[in-house]
Amino acid sequence: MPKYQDLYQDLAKKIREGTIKEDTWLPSEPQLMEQYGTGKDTVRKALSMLAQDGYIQKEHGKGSLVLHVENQPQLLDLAAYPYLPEAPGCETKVHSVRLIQPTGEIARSLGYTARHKVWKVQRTRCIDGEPAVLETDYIDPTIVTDLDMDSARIPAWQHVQDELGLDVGYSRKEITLRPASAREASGLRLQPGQLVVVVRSWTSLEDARRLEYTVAKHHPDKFRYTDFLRKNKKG
Amino acid sequence: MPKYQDLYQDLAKKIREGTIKEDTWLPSEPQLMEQYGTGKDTVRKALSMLAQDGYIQKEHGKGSLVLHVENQPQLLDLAAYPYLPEAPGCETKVHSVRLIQPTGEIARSLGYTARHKVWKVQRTRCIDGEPAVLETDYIDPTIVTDLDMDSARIPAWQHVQDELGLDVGYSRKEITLRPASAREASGLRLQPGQLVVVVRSWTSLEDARRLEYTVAKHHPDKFRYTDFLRKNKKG
DNA sequence: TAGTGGTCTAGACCACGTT
DNA sequence: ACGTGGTCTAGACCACTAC
Repeated sequence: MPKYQDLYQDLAKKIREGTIKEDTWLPSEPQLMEQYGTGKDTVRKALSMLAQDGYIQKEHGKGSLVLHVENQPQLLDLAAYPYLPEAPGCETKVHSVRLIQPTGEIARSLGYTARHKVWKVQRTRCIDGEPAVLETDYIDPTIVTDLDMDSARIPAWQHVQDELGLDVGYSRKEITLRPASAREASGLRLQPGQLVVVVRSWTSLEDARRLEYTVAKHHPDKFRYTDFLRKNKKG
Repeated sequence: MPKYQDLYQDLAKKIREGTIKEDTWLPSEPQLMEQYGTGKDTVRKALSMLAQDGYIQKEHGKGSLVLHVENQPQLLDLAAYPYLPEAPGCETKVHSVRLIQPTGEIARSLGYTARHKVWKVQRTRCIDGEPAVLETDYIDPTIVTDLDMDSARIPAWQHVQDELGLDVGYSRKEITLRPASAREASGLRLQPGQLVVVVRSWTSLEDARRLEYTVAKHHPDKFRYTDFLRKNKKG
């Protein structure tokens, strides 16, 4: 592991656990250089990452201020998944895992030109026994060759990371709303015509190969999404 | 402007405009160093920012691949504002601008302990004449001292940037749903009890002073939110 | 082997905030 | 004047991808 990651991990952990308290100043860059026996750029890279993730605010001429991180989106680390509370009462049911011939929209979403088949996975995620999310997942079978009802319980990007040792690169996400179909209404125990939150996400590997396209229909009462944005001066 | 920002601007513009086409490789880092007459770290910083914003994917041993940027969230640059299409038909009405005594929630959201008053601004944003968003904005009057119906048409963070020369640092955002109140239903032309999308955002300046707290109620049919996330290896 | 990006260092210089 | 973070460079060395 690179040194800057060590430093990031160490500081992030201390901030999350409260060993380093919010509204205090981190040690200065020269101090951190000495404490961790490293060069300036290494320290600065770690601090940039902490700032990017909302742990600190760097202030020119003053130092690095520790921010309030409670309820901050930890899911940034997951990077690729629709928000879902990791509550103890959370449960996942896989309904089907099949290889299908993709429609135009799905093929486009996975960047297909050839007529490959794709994995189609359907799941329900429940919170405290109540259905909260209906997910349909389309996965490139040239990347994930084997898939069964059990291994499909975890998201494909996690599978790819843990089992295949590949790394997820980036993910684009879109949130919209529309009325529930009869099927969705019954699956989520809603009145027909009630709104569901549709979260589409496109996830790619580090080498830019498209891995999966997910459409998740969330129960409106159980949906919550948080985001941390940093303004970069770009002119 | 720093050199790396120049480089970022230049490349981002060329990618957006198609001068540099998607699915091609950027010039290599040494080539960019020579083209722009700069050092390696400067080039690398610009490329990191492009990667962070979804313009490119860096691939070890190969180069920097240009990604598909159409429909990518340009709003990352705005950083602090609920999504709203910048369509030509977009219009903003300011209903009221007042100094009020904040309630507990509002005071907490702005980080207040003292009993200052705060600005309260109410707006409606319309698309093609149809009301799309009802906004309530709470602004720290020690930062924005003067505010009238006209200057309140633009978001406070923009005001602060353009008029006061201060810079926005970061912003936290939360998206949830709840049934519309009678007032909201009539303002957005919804049936009472229909769902509205509630986007809360907390925006701070570069020196970590809290600037504004916004609660925006979006019409569900007109709501769309996109996000680009990058997986950082952090252990 | 050659070219690419990734990590790390040492040091110069600048800009900001405080004393 | 001093300490802080911000920019930039030059160069060493490593790791990955190609041929």
